Amino acid sequence: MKKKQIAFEKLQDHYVARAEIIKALAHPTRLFIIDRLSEREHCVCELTDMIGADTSTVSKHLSVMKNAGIVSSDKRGLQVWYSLKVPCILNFFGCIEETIRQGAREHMDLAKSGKC
Amino acid sequence: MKKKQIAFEKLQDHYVARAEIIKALAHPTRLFIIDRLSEREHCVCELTDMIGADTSTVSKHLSVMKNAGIVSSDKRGLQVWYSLKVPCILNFFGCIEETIRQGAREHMDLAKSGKC
DNA sequence: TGGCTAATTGGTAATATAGCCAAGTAATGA
DNA sequence: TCATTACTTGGCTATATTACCAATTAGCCA
Repeated sequence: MKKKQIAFEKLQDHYVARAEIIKALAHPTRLFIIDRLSEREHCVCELTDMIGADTSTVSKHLSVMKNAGIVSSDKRGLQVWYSLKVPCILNFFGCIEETIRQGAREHMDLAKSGKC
Repeated sequence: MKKKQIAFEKLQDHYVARAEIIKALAHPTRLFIIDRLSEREHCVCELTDMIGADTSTVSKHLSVMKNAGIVSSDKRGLQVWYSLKVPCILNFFGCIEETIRQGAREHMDLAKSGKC
């Protein structure tokens, strides 16, 4: 078991790198932004209007995702246009949806069986 | 723009639900656990040995993932055996790896061009 | 140049997360 | 029944994240 622990330590860096990217996805507003960027690029002002938060808040969400390599930005005139750099992330959402549905189903089963 | 903001509010709950699941993935130790559970079920004691943290810490990581519907548990005798409930999550990791590689590549390009 | 708009950055307070230790629960078997 | 093992839960501190406001930067054009 000492051996296995060393195995974890060796892999640790890699899991940290993975977790960094996943953390950059783990916020409702950022998921909303990703969905919007999956359709077309948007400037910060458009996203800010849709979300209804402070510009600085939206800008910071975008910079978190940019640092993680999920989106890229392009300054054109006064505006900065963001686009989705890694569309394969969208495939993942299908799996998340499945997990949500599964959870809802089980919750209903529990309710039916009178356990909650 | 008011219209769009309302659209976000309506979807908000759904994005919160998605984010909950993704948050449950967003930790190096939990990613390690998912990889181990993708091979076979494990009891808490096995995972604790591999990870080298306190049992309570590992137990809490598992309960975060269980609440999110990612893993399921089965108590048999003294031990509790955990297994991966949503294997489709593994597909996602390919996309994360691609993002990591892409990031590394760009970093190298920057270094070559003398910009860092 | 000066004023305007779009976006980013710094500061700060509120909240959430992670880890360990200690205490509690549950199954087993002497 | 009592001790042991496996796990969970509560309590606590340290750290990270989020959101807003204020200040700053950058591009545009009169």
